[in-house]
Amino acid sequence: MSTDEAHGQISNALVEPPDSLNAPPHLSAPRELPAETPAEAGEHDTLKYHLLGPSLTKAGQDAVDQQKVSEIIYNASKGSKFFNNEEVKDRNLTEKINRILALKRQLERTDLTSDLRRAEDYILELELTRDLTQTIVHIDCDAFYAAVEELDRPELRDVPMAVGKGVLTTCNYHARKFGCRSGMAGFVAMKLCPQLICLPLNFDKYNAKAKEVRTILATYDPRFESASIDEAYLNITEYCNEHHMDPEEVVSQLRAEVHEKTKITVSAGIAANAKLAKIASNRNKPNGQYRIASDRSTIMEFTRNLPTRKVNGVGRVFERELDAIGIKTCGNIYTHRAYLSKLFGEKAFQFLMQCYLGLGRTKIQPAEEYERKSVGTESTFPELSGKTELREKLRHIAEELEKDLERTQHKGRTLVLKVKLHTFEVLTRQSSPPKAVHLSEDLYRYALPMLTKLEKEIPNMKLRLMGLRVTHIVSIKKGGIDFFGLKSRAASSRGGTPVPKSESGANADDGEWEVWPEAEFEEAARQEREDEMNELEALSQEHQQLQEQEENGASLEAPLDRQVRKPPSPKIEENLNEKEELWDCPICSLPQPADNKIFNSHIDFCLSRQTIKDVVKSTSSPTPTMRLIPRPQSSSNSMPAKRKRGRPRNDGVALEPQAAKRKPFFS
DNA sequence: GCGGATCAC
DNA sequence: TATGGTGATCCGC
Repeated sequence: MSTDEAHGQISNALVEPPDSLNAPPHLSAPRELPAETPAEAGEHDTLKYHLLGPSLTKAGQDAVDQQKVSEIIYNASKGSKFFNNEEVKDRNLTEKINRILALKRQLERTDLTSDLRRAEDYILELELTRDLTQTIVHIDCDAFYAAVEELDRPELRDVPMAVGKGVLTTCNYHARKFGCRSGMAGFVAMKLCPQLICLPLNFDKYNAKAKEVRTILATYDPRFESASIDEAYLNITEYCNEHHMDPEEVVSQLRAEVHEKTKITVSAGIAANAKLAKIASNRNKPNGQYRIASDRSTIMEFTRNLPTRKVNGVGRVFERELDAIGIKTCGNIYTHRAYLSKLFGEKAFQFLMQCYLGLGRTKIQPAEEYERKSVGTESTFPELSGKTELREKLRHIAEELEKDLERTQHKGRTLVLKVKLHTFEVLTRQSSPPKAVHLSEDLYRYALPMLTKLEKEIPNMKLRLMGLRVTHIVSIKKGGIDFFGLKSRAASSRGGTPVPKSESGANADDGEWEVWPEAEFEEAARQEREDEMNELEALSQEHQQLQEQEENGASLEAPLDRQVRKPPSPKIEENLNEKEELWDCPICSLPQPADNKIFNSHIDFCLSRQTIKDVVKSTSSPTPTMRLIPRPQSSSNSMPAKRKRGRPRNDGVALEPQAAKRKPFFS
């Protein structure tokens, strides 16, 4: 394989037919704007698109004339400080994208063979983790706050209405027809829809209603996961089995029951994992459901034409960056696999590969089981300046934070001060007090130096927001003992220290699997392993063939691929011979090279053999009696030195108004 | 570890 | 007149 060949194939692969399907208008083809130069037109277009806000294109806004809406928002915003800041951010992003494009052109002139090989290996590794045995449901209440308000005031059902002052938190579907959406400034929304009725927020009411909904969800999956006040994930695998019902029947029934008992309509997505279920729940919104069948080809077909923006974790910025290099859909990702890691980083690469393959977590668990990592508070106010005024504000914020820390029973070892200047520019400063803090006096005392330092850096500092947050938190639950009589989790071991092998499988905190095969089946298991190895080979071949069919430039890519692709098992054996120290695999008991990455790959491989079997059979096989449930995020660095990836949780008390955020990658 | 940035809701 | 709050994660340095 010569450099030229690799270069030629990659380049050719990048030439794609114009694909404006579902793409944001300005991102696909340049429009005619007579009064402006093309450069200006392009810039304004990206800015206008950005101004449409973050919630666009996630759900359908099809009936709205986005062009017109965009103009109104643009004109309403033009000249404001907010707008100017957005303009700055937009320019910076454009520059960043230009750097990405330059880097891409440079990479295309180099030999990408080994990068392509790495990507291929990773795809195969991921393929091994595919678990199609679970039925995951994502439940999403339709325009939740607005719907709750309509219950109290039915006359609002027929008029455009929004909840939230200053900024809309949500709005009903009448308002959406005018282009109103959550996150939009109130006065902009009024420009779009002068008759819009705005109601103040009433969290107590929403929380009470959310509780009613959750009570019903719990009867379908007692371990369901609240993702936010109005969203939840359920694993209904067991429910389906026990009631001998189809997933779609179950979800129809669930939705009917929720509607009947709470008068709230919900949309639902049904799929093999949380990521797909989430996307699916947007498909037939409002008051609908959509199922993505749990077989590989259906999933690959689904992601092929799926706009990247539909995926949780791809926002306005990442969408633009991906679009710039020619990726509009998850299917497009494959073409660019060789250099994604170098363009966007390793994490983004792994995330994108999972998007392409339609992979996601299958582990659903109560939100309380996720470990909180910080507690903070912030607030916006009319422009403020002056030493005493700012100190007064800081004092107040510190008092607020103390309350939150008391409520959640935490102290923090690190203190983060956040300010937003009157220009909307955001700055943060952090420091580590000599001890963990939670009292407002201490919070204030240790935050003040950061504030005064900022005042020196920025003469005549004018603020519109101030916030305080503690990280590296420690739990101060009474006696340091929690309900299970275990030592407080927040204080338990963390960081990069590798967990000794003997403990790694018994760590209840990580709950990697639910069933462990008994030793007595060893001989039978050994035989099975051989069979499965063969099946794996078959799958590898099938994957290769499918890729070639799915890719437009398949004929050009094929020769390269055939040389590069190979199943991971030989690689592991190669390395096995080179190393002296060996670790025993806890699953197959065979010695493995004492290398974190290789060892992890091997364990992933072992864990997913059952999954592979299911894939290969690809028929609806009954659940095996001894089923291994693979870890949801099977990345190469996950086994011995697993990085803790906590998720936000709801505190026991009145639910967080806007809780539970999703991490950008690896959801 | 720090500060900026992105993302979800 | 005028664009949110809470929490998480990733990247470059």
